[in-house]
Amino acid sequence: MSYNFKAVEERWQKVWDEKHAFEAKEDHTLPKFYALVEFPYPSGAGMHVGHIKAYSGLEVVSRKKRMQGYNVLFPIGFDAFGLPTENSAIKYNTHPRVLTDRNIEKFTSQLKKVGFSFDWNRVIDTTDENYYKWTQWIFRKMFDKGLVFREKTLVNYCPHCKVVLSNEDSQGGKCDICHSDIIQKSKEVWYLRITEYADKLLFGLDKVDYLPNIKLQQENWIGRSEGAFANFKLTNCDENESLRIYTTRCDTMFGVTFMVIAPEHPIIEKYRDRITNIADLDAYKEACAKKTEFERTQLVKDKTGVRIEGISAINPANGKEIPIYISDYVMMGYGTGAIMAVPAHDERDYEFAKKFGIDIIEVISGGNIEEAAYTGDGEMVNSDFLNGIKTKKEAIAKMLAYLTEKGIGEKGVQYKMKDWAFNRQRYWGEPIPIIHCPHCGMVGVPYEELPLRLPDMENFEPGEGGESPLAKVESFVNCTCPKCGGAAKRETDTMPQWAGSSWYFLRYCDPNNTEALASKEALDYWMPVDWYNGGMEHVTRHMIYSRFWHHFLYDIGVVPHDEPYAKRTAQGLILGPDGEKMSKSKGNVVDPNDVVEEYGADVLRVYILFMGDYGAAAPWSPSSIKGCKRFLERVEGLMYMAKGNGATPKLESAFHKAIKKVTEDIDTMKFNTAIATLMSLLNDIYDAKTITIDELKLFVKLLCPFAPHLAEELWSRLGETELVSLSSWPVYDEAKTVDDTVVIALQVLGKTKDTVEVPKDCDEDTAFAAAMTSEKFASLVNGKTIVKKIFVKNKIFNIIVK
RNA sequence: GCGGGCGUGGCGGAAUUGGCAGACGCGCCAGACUUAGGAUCUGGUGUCCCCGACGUGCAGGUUCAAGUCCUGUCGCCCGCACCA
Repeated sequence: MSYNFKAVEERWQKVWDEKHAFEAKEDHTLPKFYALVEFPYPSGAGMHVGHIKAYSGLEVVSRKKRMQGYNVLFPIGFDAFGLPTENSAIKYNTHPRVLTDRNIEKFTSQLKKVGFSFDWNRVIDTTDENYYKWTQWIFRKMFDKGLVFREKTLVNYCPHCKVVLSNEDSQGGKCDICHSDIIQKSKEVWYLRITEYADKLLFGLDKVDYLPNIKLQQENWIGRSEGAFANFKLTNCDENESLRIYTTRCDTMFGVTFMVIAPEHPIIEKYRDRITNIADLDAYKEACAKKTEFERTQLVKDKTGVRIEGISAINPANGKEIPIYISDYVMMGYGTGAIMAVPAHDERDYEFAKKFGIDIIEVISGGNIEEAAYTGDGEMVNSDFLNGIKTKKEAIAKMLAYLTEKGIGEKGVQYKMKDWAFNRQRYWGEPIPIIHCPHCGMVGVPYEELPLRLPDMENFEPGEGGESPLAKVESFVNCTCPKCGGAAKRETDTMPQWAGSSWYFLRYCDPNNTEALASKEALDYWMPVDWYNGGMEHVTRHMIYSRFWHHFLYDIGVVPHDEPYAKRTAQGLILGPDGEKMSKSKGNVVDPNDVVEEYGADVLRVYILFMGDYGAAAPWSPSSIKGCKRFLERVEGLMYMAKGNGATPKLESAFHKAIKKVTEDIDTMKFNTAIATLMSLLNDIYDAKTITIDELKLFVKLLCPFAPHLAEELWSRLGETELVSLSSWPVYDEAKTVDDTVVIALQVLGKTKDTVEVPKDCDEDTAFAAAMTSEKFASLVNGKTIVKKIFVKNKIFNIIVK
């Protein structure tokens, strides 16, 4: 083997660096292509093979687009604020700045060793004050527009990390960072009013090209539902007091036989003295508060609750008095925290009514309410003016009109999505640029004072009460109010991890701008992102958040489009050799650096893309990677075979077919079959035992996006002085991708018996004549009655005989 | 429970969207070259009762023709989870 991949790869990486080969051009007249990958969190552990897969997809697309003449922006950066770094800072008593710089350096060197064609001139770091200045600037703009508020609520709190977590960061009752159980804690926290953008985020999905499952996940996350609000009058309460509910099924209102409110519903406190069993309610409430998220989800089947004695409600549809219960199957956080219960037509209400012996009144016929709730469609019964209506849609419309006319309800929309809890009580994050003034209230830090820098400190331990370490820095906390000039205190919370990544793709367009987050010209030219690829785990959080920020920036005229990402795809996981998800505890982690050391970056890249469907999970195979190594070595071997110019007749059509297939497969992310095509073409060349220098150059170009180091090496050995990475992508001649003859299958009664070569596009008679030259086929047909002949051009000839 | 996806050789995976199932690679078998082979090259490799038949989780159906479409069923994976 004369191919020293280590020396070759180092050499070309150096040349790319020196020539600034992959930097995006400032010429805005060129057609542009903006490819975005999710920038990494620079952890101390270094890169994972998952990172390589995540970047390799658009790396190949970008390299091909560049060769096709596009001005490509393929940037990289570091999302470097966050808890793991801060926790190591505490553990090793080293400043997070030092650790972050060290980790970024490590990641940079690893990324360069893989040969990614990133634009190294536009690297961003979210912890750089020139970057987070603009994160703070966007926050301030949101504050000005009333999208920022503070509220005391029960929050998800991680006792281990000592931080408040958003709903998104505490799914399943576990902390997203340390996986310990989260608890509910009452605290005043910052919120961003993302719910105000719920409809824009939902309807914006209509105009973007995301994979269907990505769109669906976002739709479910936003969780829009259309229904009605209605007010139920209360007895033994103040005049006009009513309980407001939200329902999607106002058509069933005549079937309401009780109401249920969340245990925390404020009406209980308001009428404490009129409720005769307040002690029972308090006891139930306390029991609910003690339940962990886990217990609540496990006890789904078993409904519990307590009837409120002393006050009751009036069903506005029929004037009947109905009981009110408290139960934890109704959540304070959705709708109004109160529901009208229709046991005949709702499974949960049915279960509750059965347990508490409450009346069940059928209002939609078609089911058997003796046995179960009926949730299907049917004719309305027992419903006064709705009787006889046969569709849900019509009944809802009529009831809505009634509620509106009587002034007891109206149409309404609800979302599952909650406002975004936007804070952390930790050091290593963007300081929230707000000042608390005893006279003026909350005042934004003046724009000209941004960035509001993180103060230097030595001890980053969070306070026991969950307050930020910044609270200990008096010089940071004490300040003057920008409005009245009086003594004031600075906010000490920092922003959550998601802040910096909510707009980073804008900064890449113009990373050094000191006057704006990016210039208008740069944004006009580069945005929107043409293709964004990343992990499925980010499609509901990072993507929803960043789309929200981008819609906001559009509304205030900072960016030229509402949707930031024109297209979004996702790569699948790389599993360990055992087929399990890679994890340190299972000991099945593959370190990309080891692979680069043993096989080189080209082999690593080719193997990762060859493993299988890019969007699907696939296990790492230590032996399969050898096939990719052999492939590249055999490609190198072509150097000793190539001679002459022009096209080899035997190979010409194979080359044109391969150019077509590889070009198309890259655009549709079918990298595995693109590589398989190159392998097949290579086999054809070895079978032919000949290849011209022109053809080898063509092969090298096709290989370049996948194995760029080897491609550059061969290109230069073939006498070229420019980079193949910056050469032109081959084009194929459609006419040369088709052969003059085709092999068709000969079938009798639908079973393939033989094949025969016929002229391309020949007619049925010609094909039949050719078919009869097959002895096997002819013997099965002769002497039989031909019932039917089925001929599909260039595909099959099928004959039905008796 | 609801939503989405997937079941194809010993393994990873292909299949122009209804038209020769198993491309490409791994592994395996045989041979060559070798002092040696976890290197390289050549040939073979779905299964079986091997001139034939059977084969894409299972059972049916539509069709000249089904991995692909329809009905039912089993298994696995991923989201959301009492959303009113």
